[in-house]
Amino acid sequence: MVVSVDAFAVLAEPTRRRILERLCRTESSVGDLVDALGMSQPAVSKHLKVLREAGFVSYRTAAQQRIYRINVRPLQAVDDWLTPYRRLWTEHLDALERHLDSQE
Amino acid sequence: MVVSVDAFAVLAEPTRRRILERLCRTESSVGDLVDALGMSQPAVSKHLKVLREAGFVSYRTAAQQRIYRINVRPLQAVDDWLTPYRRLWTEHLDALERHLDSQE
DNA sequence: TGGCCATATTCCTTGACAGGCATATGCCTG
DNA sequence: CAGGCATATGCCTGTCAAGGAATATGGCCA
Repeated sequence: MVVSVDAFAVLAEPTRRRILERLCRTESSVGDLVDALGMSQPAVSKHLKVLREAGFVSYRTAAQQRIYRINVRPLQAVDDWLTPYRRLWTEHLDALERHLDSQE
Repeated sequence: MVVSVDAFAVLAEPTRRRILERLCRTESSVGDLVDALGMSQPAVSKHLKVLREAGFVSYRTAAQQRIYRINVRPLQAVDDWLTPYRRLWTEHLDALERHLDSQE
């Protein structure tokens, strides 16, 4: 799993996010995704390759099919990236709560 | 504030993330950012424009300077986007905890 | 093994975007 | 109001990624 690929660049592609949204709910073969996305099979395979190399998905083989599933690691990385920013709104919220408390 | 611009596409650019990381800690003028990033002033201004139009930053005017500050809304949107995925690891964690509990 | 099915890869074209340089705009001060 | 400082915009070029069509790979079954 190549980790050097930038998670945000991978997520910048709407189609790839749609793939993740689907795989979040259920595993899917490539054909399933092609049907769900209404896109050509090569296009889907190429997006899956990008997702794979960034660690977002992996697959198991079932006969001639490849069943793709989602991986959490890169998504956790995004979650971690948000950490320093979250205080921006939680602190604002705290300040607001204090303000409201002082009003009653 | 144009909200149609895709937050992930904006964050896909490493330089823009660096700008946000800095603005998370402190407001900065364009000149401050140019110094901090070691990049040409036009390049920085262009990134700021993208960030502005996506709602990530706004500015106030101080004499000839524009003091940029971070906005939380688009970051909250990313945080929200993660919501359905977070259960993937929290549930795994819960399952692990249950397993460990059953072992003792 | 030959042919078929599911998926991957290659080639090609097109469009978007980043950065540098030059230049325009806007605002302040003497 | 002239000159200068801070920032924005336009133009140009190189890079890169997405999608389509054609084709290659690899596993399954008769």
